[in-house]
Amino acid sequence: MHGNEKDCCDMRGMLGFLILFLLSKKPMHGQELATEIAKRKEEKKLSPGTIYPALKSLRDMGFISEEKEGKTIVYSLTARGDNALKIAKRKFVKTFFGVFQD
Amino acid sequence: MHGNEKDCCDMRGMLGFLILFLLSKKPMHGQELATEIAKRKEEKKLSPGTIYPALKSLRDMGFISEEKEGKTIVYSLTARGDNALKIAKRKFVKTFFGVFQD
DNA sequence: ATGAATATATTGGATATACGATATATATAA
DNA sequence: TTATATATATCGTATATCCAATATATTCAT
Repeated sequence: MHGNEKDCCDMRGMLGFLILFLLSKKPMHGQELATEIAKRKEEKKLSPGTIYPALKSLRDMGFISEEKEGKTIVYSLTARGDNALKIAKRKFVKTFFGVFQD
Repeated sequence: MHGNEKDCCDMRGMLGFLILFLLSKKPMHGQELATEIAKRKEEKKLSPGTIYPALKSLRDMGFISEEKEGKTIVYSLTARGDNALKIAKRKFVKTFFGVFQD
């Protein structure tokens, strides 16, 4: 914990979840994801050292698949990934129940 | 990341946020918090080595205050803590916008 | 007063997220 | 073809969350 009001939570450990969620909306490539996440978190764009290892990890677990498209690699959720997201989402919603009211 | 579907996210870094949120609903003591969080996460109760350092950290930042009540110490949000929660909540909601639909 | 149960607290360590720096590859422009 | 820009990838490291084990304190029952 850092001691500054903005970051009483740094969302460590939520990156994989967030990526799965975003890919469930729309297949994207790495930089697109980094940009979208930065916008949501109102922070500067995720560095390559953050986004690519995260993608690699999700790929190794079979949660996402990649398809080369010219210069970029487009990632999509696999069936396994979709299932993992569903489970994680249920848990997430239950854990933070009430945070979204008022 | 662990490789198991339940834990594509481990919510590291969200503990402080969750504690602030729960205390904003109702002042509680340490064990009460540990129990409530376990129930929400559907996991076993947080160990003392998790909950007390987290409380100490929030206290050091001036986000919570304590009041001894018999055997227990009841924690409440301070004005500073309430403000920190408000800011963190805004960011949290924006980051995870859409996760709660459908 | 003694013992059991519960709450609080600290310490050491495993874990893995995330970043900065750096390297490589591909595509488009000139 | 050469240069530039962009995307992907890896490595080393700082960070700090979280847990297990352990210690201390307080209350309540007997």
